[in-house]
Amino acid sequence: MRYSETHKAETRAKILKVAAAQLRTGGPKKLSVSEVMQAAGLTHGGFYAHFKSKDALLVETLRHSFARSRQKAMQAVEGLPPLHALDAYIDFYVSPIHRDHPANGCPIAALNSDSPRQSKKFRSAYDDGVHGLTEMICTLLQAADYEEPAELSRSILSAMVGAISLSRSVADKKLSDDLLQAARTGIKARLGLTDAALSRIAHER
Amino acid sequence: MRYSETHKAETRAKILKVAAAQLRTGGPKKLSVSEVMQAAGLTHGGFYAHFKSKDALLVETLRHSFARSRQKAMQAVEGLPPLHALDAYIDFYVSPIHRDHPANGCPIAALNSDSPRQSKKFRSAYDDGVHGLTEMICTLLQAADYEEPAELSRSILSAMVGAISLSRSVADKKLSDDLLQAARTGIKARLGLTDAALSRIAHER
DNA sequence: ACGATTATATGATGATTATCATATAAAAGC
DNA sequence: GCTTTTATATGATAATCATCATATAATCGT
Repeated sequence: MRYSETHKAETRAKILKVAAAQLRTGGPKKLSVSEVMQAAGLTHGGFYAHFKSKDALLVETLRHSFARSRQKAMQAVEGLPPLHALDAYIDFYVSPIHRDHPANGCPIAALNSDSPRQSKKFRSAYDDGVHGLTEMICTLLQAADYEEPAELSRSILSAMVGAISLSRSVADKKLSDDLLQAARTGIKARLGLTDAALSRIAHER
Repeated sequence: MRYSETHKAETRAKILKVAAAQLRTGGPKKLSVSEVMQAAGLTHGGFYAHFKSKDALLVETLRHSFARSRQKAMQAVEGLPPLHALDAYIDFYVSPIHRDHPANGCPIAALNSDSPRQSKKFRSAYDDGVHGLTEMICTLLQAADYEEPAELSRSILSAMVGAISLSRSVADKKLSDDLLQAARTGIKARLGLTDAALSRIAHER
């Protein structure tokens, strides 16, 4: 069949979208080509017209997820003054919403223990994503005049990833809530992001 | 064959030991019954004389790993005064050695993104392990007279887990080193564990 | 030494899965 | 409308894997 010019591209995009959710919820090993295709409304055979292999799909899916994730983060802090942007970003990342929706959350939090078991190309895409995130956080920190923003950004990312990963990994709801909240409080404390500090800044202008 | 009384128990222990390493390096999905048995010097068929199912093995393996991990942690801080114990524990956990040897490291760091995909029993064992660790850290904090030790212990655990998981997950060695070091520095900074503070305590007595 | 016991081995089964060769059919261009 | 192109479907293959029924053989108690 000869479809409209955009048809193949649309199908491909749909496969990627479906795969992006499956990758982050079930991990690379559980993502199955047939299941992805079925969820995209197709049958398994056509898959190889779109991707060279399952691994190629994984890599593209990961890059796609990082890009989307980044977009959403930017939106969350858009237009806010530096300290508030930082505060909003932490609230955005270290939140029950993020914890409860791995399917469209940060790939790092969803896949960190899978990454070491993946292909070189996958891990390279993963590294790019981590770099991107540290740089984004670093920019926020710089704007807010923190010292050693690069090192601090790495430490913050590490703490945020730990917060989501750990709180997702426990089954007990209360324990999860406690872990998440403690982690958020801790991160903010380290940055001196108290309510007092935030409102003081707001009034200074 | 009727072996010595302890023989079956020994074999079982060997299976568990082998499985413990495979679980933490490859994750639950990659651990294969045949591979485990082969690594234990046996053939696949005999497995079910020792464990009811693969999942049963996973659960027992996880508990075993948590117990061993805990032992090692206790050893690392044994006999040290409170603040130094805390400092030593952080150095022990957030270390390149730990990062580079997932096979006998903390199960939380190795399996956090796998946990949500596992059976109820597995997750329950996992939760027990997390509880155990927070309590251990809480005890250390209490001994060193920190305020809100319970909440603080959760925040510290979260940051430590993030540090190891994230630094393991990136392929780039330098990025990994930077992430790990930044995280360790950050955690200590939050606890006021500067060299100055540590030696001051040491001299006070 | 011998028979009973039982830990481990052999081999089979069915399920799942990635991959690919080939078939089908849709629509674009003439 | 008919041919050509090509996106998707069907179906096959081979690999991996958990599970289990049955066979084998080791040694303990006698």
